[in-house]
Amino acid sequence: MWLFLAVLVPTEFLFPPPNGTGSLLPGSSVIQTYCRDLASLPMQPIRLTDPGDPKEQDSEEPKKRKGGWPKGKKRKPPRDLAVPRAPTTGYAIFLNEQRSQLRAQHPNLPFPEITKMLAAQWAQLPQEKKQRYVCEADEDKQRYIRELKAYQNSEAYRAFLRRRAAQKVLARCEGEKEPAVMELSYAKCPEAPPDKNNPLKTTGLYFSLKMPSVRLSREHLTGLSDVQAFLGEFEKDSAECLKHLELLEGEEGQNLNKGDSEEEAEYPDPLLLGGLIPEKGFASFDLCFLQEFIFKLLQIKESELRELRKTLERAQAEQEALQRQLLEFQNRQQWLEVELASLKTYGVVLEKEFESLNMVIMLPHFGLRVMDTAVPASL
DNA sequence: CCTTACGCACATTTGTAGGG
DNA sequence: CCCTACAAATGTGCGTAAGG
Repeated sequence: MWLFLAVLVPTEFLFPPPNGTGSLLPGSSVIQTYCRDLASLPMQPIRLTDPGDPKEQDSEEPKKRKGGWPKGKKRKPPRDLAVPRAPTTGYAIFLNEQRSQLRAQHPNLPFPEITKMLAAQWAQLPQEKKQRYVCEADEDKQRYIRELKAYQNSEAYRAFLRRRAAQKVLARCEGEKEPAVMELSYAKCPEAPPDKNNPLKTTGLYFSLKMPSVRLSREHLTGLSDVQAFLGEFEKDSAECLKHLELLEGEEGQNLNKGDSEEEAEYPDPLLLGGLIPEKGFASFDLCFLQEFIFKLLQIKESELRELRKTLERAQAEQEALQRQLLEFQNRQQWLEVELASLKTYGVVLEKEFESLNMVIMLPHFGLRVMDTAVPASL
């Protein structure tokens, strides 16, 4: 290519004159001039670096440690009124003490100005005078520690921790924007060297598992381990089939005189038995078959999931029916209890009437008569 | 909300150790 | 080697007081 260009394209075009030094001598003298110019340049160490590498860009300055809170991110304030008041600092005690005096001296001074003046005074205050306020702040700090310990042992604090944990879980669920399903895919990697020991690398194909960014649930992990276990078993089976094929090919040359039908009957192809018909020279680890297996495995998992959902729906319906039945029985029980109570009351009344009737029957035996106390109508 | 200095709590990053 | 757990470091938010 370069030879072709050198023949067709003028030399001046390929090697332009340096710094406008006029026309160039034809042929090899131009190259010699360039070589001299290059040789006259001061030698400088050449660093083979990647300009896109952030490590190279920041290598000179001392790397500032990243971390901390991202700018603009707001925290949710705790709304618990049972939380003890935060300790007052020595500076705050100093402010309270001096503010009233300063306001008396400068009644027209705005509040922020007084604060600024007191801040300046605090900055210039000697350490021994600051010590008094620091001691008072320490006492308040001890008060805060006591109240905080009491609060942390209270049910209110435990409730707060539970609420916060629930809020975290909720925020994590709401922040999940990526699909919650596991995507299994493969892509061709043209630069991957062939590896006979690893069938996955043989044809330059690699597999990728695209997982959601949230922490993997147990179900996700189980599904992933299933796929990994399947891949391991498939690799093992493929290696065994490959060995068997090689054995068959080796014996094929020795048994040329034997009939093909006899040989097939003696060594049935395991791939044919498994429903896979490999092409000549393309063993069982053909990734099309692997892909098909994986997709079938995913289909099986999806059908299992559908069945589980149906079972869950049936169980929920049964639970609802049982709850309705339970409610009905409870209502029936209450009604029966009310009826029983009224019957008991009626029984007591009947018993009293029976006793009074017995008394009436017994009166003649004692020579007594029942007097009609009703007032005659004629009166 | 303004203003101040200070201290604490907390989220995030980074480094490290240990297990599989 | 990768992942997890933990500690340390770092930066940020917020409370504390006061009155208008």
